[in-house]
Amino acid sequence: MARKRSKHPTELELEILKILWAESPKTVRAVREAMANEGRELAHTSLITTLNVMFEKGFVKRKPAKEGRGYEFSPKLTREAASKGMVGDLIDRMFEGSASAMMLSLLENEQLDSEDHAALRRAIAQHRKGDRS
Amino acid sequence: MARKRSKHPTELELEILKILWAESPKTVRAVREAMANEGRELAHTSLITTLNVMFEKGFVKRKPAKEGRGYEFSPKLTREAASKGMVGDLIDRMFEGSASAMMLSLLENEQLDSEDHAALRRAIAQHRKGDRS
DNA sequence: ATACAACTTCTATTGAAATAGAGGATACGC
DNA sequence: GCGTATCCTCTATTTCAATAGAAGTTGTAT
Repeated sequence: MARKRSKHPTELELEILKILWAESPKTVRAVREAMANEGRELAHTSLITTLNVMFEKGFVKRKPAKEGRGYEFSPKLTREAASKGMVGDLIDRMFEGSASAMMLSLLENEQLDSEDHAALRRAIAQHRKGDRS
Repeated sequence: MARKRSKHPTELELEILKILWAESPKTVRAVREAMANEGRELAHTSLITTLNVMFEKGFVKRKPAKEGRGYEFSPKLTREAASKGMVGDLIDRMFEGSASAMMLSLLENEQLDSEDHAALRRAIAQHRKGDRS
């Protein structure tokens, strides 16, 4: 058995999604230009191939451009859904499904300044209000 | 250009590492049995192939078994380093390098009960003590 | 109507990941 | 000392990811 297609966006797919999340719909050319502006140069055909794969996977939508030929692409997967999926997957794989274990690890390992800490405490307080356990 | 070997353990590699983190050193056979106990059956040769790849990547160490033939494998990558690497990578890819953005997203999206919240608040308080910003 | 530019589809290449078989090496029992 | 069971190395297969060229299609200007 070889490996199956990831349910989550791959590296390149994520870069493309970020472009589309920032602004959409976009034609292939516009996506390509936006990527070039960020130093990521890719042949036109490579981008199309990837966008088509993403279309098959349901990560993007496409519709004929009103202006001229070709397609316009928009994200179908939202940023929230993508991050939820990817983070959730990592929690399952690395932390046996425990989100709080991951958060504790984050606290240990990442550099958070006191502003981050304050924001987190506010967010926790916020969430405790809606907590009925 | 095809894609390069991931710096982080793949799915299968991570499963193997988990076995070794739980107890090591272990012979191939012992690893295989431990995996079978968790419902993950893999041919002996497949496991060896994978362990060798992991050896090349520096994820595991190996030394000749004192008892009989063959090798004994131990993790070289620690659980902490692996999780830090994988989480850090996801933070970079998905949250533009902001650990606090990921934590806020976790708070939004994952089910944390009030015990988790309490543990988190304690951990944050703990960290603020060592914070000099 | 037709050429041209632009856009797409099809096909191909390279390497990684997952998986496993064939065959060579080797320790152990007797 | 020799066969047998065991273990490793090498090789192979399949699918996916990343990348891009060749060739076909189609809209637009003139």
